[in-house]
Amino acid sequence: MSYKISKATLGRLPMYLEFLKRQKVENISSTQIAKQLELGEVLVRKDLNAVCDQGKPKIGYNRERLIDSILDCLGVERKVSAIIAGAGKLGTALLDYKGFTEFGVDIKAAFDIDPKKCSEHLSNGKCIYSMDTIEEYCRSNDIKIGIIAVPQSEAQDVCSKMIQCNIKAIWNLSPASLDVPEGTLVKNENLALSLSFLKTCMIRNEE
Amino acid sequence: MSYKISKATLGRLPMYLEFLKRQKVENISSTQIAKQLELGEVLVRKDLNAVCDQGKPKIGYNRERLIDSILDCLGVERKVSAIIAGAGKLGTALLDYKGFTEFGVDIKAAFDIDPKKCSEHLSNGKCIYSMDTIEEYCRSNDIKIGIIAVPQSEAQDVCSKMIQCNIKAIWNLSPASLDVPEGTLVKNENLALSLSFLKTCMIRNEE
DNA sequence: TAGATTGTTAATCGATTAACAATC
DNA sequence: TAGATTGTTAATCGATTAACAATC
Repeated sequence: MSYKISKATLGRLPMYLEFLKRQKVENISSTQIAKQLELGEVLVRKDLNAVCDQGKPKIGYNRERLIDSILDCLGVERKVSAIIAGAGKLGTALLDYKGFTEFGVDIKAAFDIDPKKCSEHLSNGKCIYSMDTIEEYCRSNDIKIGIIAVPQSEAQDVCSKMIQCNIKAIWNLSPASLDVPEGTLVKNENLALSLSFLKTCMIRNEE
Repeated sequence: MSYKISKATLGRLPMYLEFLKRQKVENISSTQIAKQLELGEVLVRKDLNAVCDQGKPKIGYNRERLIDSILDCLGVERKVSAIIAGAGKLGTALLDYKGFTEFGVDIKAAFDIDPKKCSEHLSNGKCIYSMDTIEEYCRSNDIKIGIIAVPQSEAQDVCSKMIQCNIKAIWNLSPASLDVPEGTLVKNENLALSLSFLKTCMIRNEE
């Protein structure tokens, strides 16, 4: 079914999803979606086309079927477990955040070297464990995604550990750039760079 | 001086900067930079070319001058003040993080509607104030960047307030999509989407 | 001179947009 | 039939890569 979908399209699917969920109508046209989301209407049509079966001229796309197709493409129904390395403020904030389950990612626990932080139970019942136990935990709980929220100096070490216990995708929130073997996915989320980029654009915008 | 630099190039400059800072040599070639950062060497050359004066055949680029040029392009020496709306876990984590100053962004304070959170002093001396005072604070402290870390339902309200008090760039960490007037910059940093995207790529990678 | 490295011009690639034919 | 909307083919655009000439 859902063969090659471009990364650009894949990146927009959640936008469509969120928008479609908020609508009440039975059918919706690409024109309306495009206007609301401030995208080109042909672009929307191409995206939807890559994802689902045909829409109907004059009517548009069936909203519910569209939602199902997108969920299917994103693999939302497929639940994946994740853990966080580093229970500092950022790590704990992520552990506590509820918005990930909606996309089928379940953050199970966090790990930290500081014994004072360990065994803490958060409001949602999740737990912080000792970093020593991370490998065993990952292996026995089928963890597929590792989230790195440790300081830069420890990031590569933690990353290597994660790879050893079969983690296939890494979300790197540290400023370190990571060495990984082929086949492992890394997504860098460098917040300082991101804010810095905004600032640079702002400054250059003024001139 | 630094006229039109493409967004793609601008986005890579911090990578170069960080790498160059770690080196010890006087001169460095685009070939070496490319190899280390896993970029095409022509790409590196084009980027550097857009940013600084010419390198020298057989020698490469003077490291220090290169660093200065990049800092200049990024506008790092120009300090800009920011505030955070929302002092939940994420907002507090950002307020507490030290990595932003390196790029010339100074997060001054956070604001929250919950009186219990207000007047808290963090380790670094920064403070959380009542949301009621946000407008006055922004006006009297020349705040240029607003960071939105409130729940989705409040994001648009806070955003409008920010625009009223002359904030020109918004870093939106909420999942809301914001309506802003022309001329205001918005950068959406939707962490749930980002992790979801990684998961989707991972699933599609397996097949 | 030979070799390493630079900068430039043309080709390629992926994504978006424009133009238009097809269909309910 | 007319009109709204779809899907497709070609054109454009921006970014990257390839090929190559220039230079210390």
